[in-house]
Amino acid sequence: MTVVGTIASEVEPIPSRSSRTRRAVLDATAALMAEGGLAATTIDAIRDRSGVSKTTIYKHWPNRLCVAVDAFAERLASDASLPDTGTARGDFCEQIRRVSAFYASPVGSVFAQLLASARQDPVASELLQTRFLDSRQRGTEELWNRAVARGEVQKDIDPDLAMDLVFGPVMWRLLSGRGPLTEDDADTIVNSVLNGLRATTA
Amino acid sequence: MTVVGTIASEVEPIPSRSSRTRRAVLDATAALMAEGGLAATTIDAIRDRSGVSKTTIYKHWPNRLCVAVDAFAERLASDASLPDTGTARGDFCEQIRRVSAFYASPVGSVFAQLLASARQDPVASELLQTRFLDSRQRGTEELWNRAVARGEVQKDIDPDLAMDLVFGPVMWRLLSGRGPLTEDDADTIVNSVLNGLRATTA
DNA sequence: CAGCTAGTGTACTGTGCGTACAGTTCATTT
DNA sequence: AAATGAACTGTACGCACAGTACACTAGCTG
Repeated sequence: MTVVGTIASEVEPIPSRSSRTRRAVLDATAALMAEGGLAATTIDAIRDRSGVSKTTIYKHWPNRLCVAVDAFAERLASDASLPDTGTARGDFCEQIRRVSAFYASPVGSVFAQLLASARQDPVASELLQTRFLDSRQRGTEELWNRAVARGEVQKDIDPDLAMDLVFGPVMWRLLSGRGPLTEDDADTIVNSVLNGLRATTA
Repeated sequence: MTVVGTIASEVEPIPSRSSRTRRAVLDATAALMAEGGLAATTIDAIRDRSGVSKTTIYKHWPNRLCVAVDAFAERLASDASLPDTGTARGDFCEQIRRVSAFYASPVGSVFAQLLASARQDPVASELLQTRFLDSRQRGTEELWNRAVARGEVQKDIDPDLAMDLVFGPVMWRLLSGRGPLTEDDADTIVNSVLNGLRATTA
């Protein structure tokens, strides 16, 4: 038992030297992003905040953006729990509100910056896709699959496309800088999309 | 008649000194953005390409991003013509294809970069909104209003929201880096949204 | 304790934004 | 044609940040 021993450290495996610095960097990066956005999250700021030297940071990540994406995926985007209200309408209404609230928050605005910056960096882009977007996509598809299983919606619709129909309007609205949806708007979106994709067609 | 006299210059008003430099800068900026994206569009590159000195550029625009947004709105986003097929379905299908093609092109990818960068700059953000997004919004609302006039869709839906429903899925898909829609996807979107917002409800 | 791996600190290059300042060109007015 | 002011030029900055080089040190492991 070393000086840094805590209750947690006696239960979990002793963190290696590498993983401790890795954690310090991700913590600092997440904090900086939450406070001042991506622009404030410079490598020098991360160094000052984490106490980890620049050289070491660049031994763990190829560039600044990858540090940022990594920190975002691990620290700021943790809440992936799904609603389960019993109906597709209820699930989507709830989820759309969560999504809207998340992306309208300061942290969500960081996401927009990451998304755009990643366009210029294939490595960061890949990282954002696999570490964040994919899992979110899978989560919401779960909602869709439940609705299909209940017979609430057409089964022959591509789930990817269905999710774009539901969440696309929210995301586009947020990304284009027109603020979050009202609750009424959220309801209208879900109602009209489900109405359009309803299992019983005329 | 001066040395610079051309056929055009004898008909149109003689461009002032300021407007000539302004044009040179916007032309150069648009070309640079089209070729290498926003990252390649540095002030020094604009100076070299346009022949206008840095000092002068900063007398016309407050910062680099504003030059870029201005050039985008004036030079790269000119095509604002609307389809007119006679039906809402036809209009939206056609428009959604145009939008998808535009934003999937290199020039459209510049838009994504501008949109994200503008988040950090209120002046550029305002400029992008008023010079580009607003007019596009008004254009597509025209399509919606026609559909309302024809009795094809519910008249009590907020046109803003309706347009988010139609174009949100496309924009979100493009901005999140999952490539353009297939024609089938475009049709499915339009069909299901119109189906959901149809005038005759059950 | 020998040796390796991981981390440190400083100093450096390169790039790009935005500004200062002194001088020049152009258009207009008298 | 000379004067005047607005618009433009060129050079040289200061500053911030990305990313690298290099020589050095701490800490784990056998």
